[in-house]
Amino acid sequence: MPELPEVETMCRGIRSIVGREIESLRTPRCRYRPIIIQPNLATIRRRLRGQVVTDVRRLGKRVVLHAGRWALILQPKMSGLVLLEQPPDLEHLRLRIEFAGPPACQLQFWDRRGLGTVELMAIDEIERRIVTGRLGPDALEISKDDFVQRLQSTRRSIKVALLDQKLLAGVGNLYASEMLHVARIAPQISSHQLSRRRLAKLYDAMHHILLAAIDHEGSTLADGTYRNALNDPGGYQQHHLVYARAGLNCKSCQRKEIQRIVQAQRSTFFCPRCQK
DNA sequence: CATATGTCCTGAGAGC
DNA sequence: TGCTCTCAGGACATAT
Repeated sequence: MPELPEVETMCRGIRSIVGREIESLRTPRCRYRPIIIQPNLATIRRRLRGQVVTDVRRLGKRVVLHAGRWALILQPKMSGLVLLEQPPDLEHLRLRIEFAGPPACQLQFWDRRGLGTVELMAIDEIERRIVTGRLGPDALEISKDDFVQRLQSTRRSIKVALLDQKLLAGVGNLYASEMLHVARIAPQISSHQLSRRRLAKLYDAMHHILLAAIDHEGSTLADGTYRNALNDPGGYQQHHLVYARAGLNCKSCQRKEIQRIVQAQRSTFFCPRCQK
């Protein structure tokens, strides 16, 4: 479930590897099917060994490490973590990168469900291979005008539109429900029907929520999976107003129960009284 | 072209 | 207790 705030927290948490030299890359023994690593481990090793990490940045929901002319792109998808500390267990550890000391230091990609991916490409290929046709403007960088225009360009429901990464990059299932609640917009409304005024309110809610979630280092749900780079849970789940609160009283109006509906095979949570 | 659906994967929890 | 079933959802491939 890592979305923009969780991936941003991962990136900030591993900034200390900038300036470090990559010594080795390993895929530890793992009892499950290997995750997708492109082009292949031997090639990645050959290209990265001895290179110094020059930048760590977020690209939508991906973590991007720069080293020499190369970019190593980690995509956590549902359950991936990027850790400097020991992972929760070794059997789901997918990749370990060791940096030359002193002091010794390692970065680990741990992924319980194994849907995550690791990909190496030249930095100047990122635009063509990842961004073009796949990623819209970042949710924290897009202008209000562009946000309004893009959301009014589709007839899908506003909730489903918010999840489309080529419309807007970074928002996922959890924060989409939260921002619609704060903006008091019903998730089923067709995106193109929303007025500029209401979408402007959604834009403000989006910024407010994403920044607050980053401040709290993301959301760790009941399954406890998400952790920051030091293996500590996030804290923003305590501020959720609707997500995973079906049947509980709405924190905003105190008068209606939060409802759960399914849109595009994803759960959506909302208050039928606050969001019309 | 836009939009909808199926698929990948493992672990947790429900129900019997 | 141990089995089967369902669900969680990011992003891509394929279908409509």
